Amino acid sequence: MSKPGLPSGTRDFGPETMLKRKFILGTIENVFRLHGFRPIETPAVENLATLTGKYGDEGDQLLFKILNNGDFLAKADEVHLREKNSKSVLGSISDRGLRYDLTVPLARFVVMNRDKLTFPFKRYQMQPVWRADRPQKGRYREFWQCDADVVGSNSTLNEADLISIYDESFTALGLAVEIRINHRKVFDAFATFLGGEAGLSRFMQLIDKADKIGFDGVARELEAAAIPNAVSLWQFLYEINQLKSNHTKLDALQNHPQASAEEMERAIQDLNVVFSLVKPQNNFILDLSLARGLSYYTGCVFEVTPNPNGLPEGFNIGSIGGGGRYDNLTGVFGLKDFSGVGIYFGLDRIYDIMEAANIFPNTAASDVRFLACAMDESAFPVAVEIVNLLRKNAISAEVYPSATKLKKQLDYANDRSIPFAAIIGENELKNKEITVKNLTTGTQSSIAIENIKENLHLWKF
RNA sequence: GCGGUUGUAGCUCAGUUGGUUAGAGCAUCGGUUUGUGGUACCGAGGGUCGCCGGUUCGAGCCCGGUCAGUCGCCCCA
Repeated sequence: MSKPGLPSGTRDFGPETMLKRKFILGTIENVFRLHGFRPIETPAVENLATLTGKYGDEGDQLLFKILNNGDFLAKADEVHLREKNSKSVLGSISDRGLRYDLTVPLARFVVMNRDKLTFPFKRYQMQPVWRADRPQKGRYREFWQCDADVVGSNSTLNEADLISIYDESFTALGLAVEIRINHRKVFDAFATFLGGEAGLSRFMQLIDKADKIGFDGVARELEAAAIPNAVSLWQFLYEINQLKSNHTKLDALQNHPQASAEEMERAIQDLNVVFSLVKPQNNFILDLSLARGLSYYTGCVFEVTPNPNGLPEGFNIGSIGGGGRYDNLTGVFGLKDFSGVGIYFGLDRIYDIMEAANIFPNTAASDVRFLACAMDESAFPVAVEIVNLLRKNAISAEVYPSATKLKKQLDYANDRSIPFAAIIGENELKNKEITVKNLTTGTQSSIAIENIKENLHLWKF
């Protein structure tokens, strides 16, 4: 017999952890619903053809592929197999893979169900995704994303609404964050100035690292990459980034002589709409160094990072959410002119941060409030009756299932963090009462069974 | 894909320049005469020292390989 283990990058979640994860999920879901988003779920397994080519070369590498069933080697492409070329033989031995995010499945879903959907289609989806990345702190091979997207509406009102969802969710969670926004067309406006598409995309890739390596680090890498005008543009954007207000930044942005007027105007117009419609409680910052890795964004892009105040020194696991607008969401599946805009929450990182900052409310990990301890089996009927009364009043309660030593029953209550224990034995039955012990303070008192109804408030949260 | 680092009991870790039968704390289970936990005391069980090979009279310790975890780089939630 071999010792059991888990594949690297995957985890079991015990009850205490799950209750906290459910607290996060429930909080976010509640906000999604308040904003009119409706749930969907899609399969963990997608056709490989649906997934490949959507995340770039690097993304394809990170896809978990599933071997075909049956005698897959017999059906494999013999030439590629003999060459031992994994990449080229893949097509003949694997038809399916695990989903990499929730956006591509959404695009597939919309294309396949376009006849049944009402547009704009507002959906949310909270499910695990898988990436064959090298695990490290804050990075897992199986993790959950919580997505909200609007498909089939060009209105910038949606961007504002999604920012509000971020703000309300993190406020409800008690986690202070910075919500940063930028617009893809700010960069597009400089495409020519940077010597075309190749220069532009390398430029975006490099300045996105600004929060990690700073102004000088980016400047050095831009110089090494030999992109025309890159350093001077970076300097321009960086200086605007230091300005205090978002509106001032927008004004300053219009002053660059080399920007394409049309695209810059569009970007500024969108951002102005968002800034005028939504006034978040969390920091909301126009960050011109924000580019985001995924290349399919075409309009606003968002990123959420935890406010470092309150976090342990040196605790840094990157962003906990992001998103943006993609004008051609469904194009790859043959449905043109469907614009989408969406955000996602990274559940696992939000959990890690809330745990590190110790900001889960006490109620998040609590479940049972009340344990009825029978000293003798003859006390079971009364114990069950009391517990049922509590449950009818929305207080979770249970009966310890055997009339063993009180020590053992209280040990159980203590281990489970159950705050109240009722002791029901010979004396209590005789006097038609129960003894209720507060396990936090250690005090206890007798309550007549007929008066329990009046005392329910004592045991609620 | 690249680099660093760590593998000893269920968990966290000790283990001397290589030397008899590998230890501790926590956890688990049992008991301390029958109704009071978190916070007393006594006791018990539990290890092929990740795996394979080498050096040596002798390896948990030294060397090589391998597997696994973990941290960082690329990239990302």
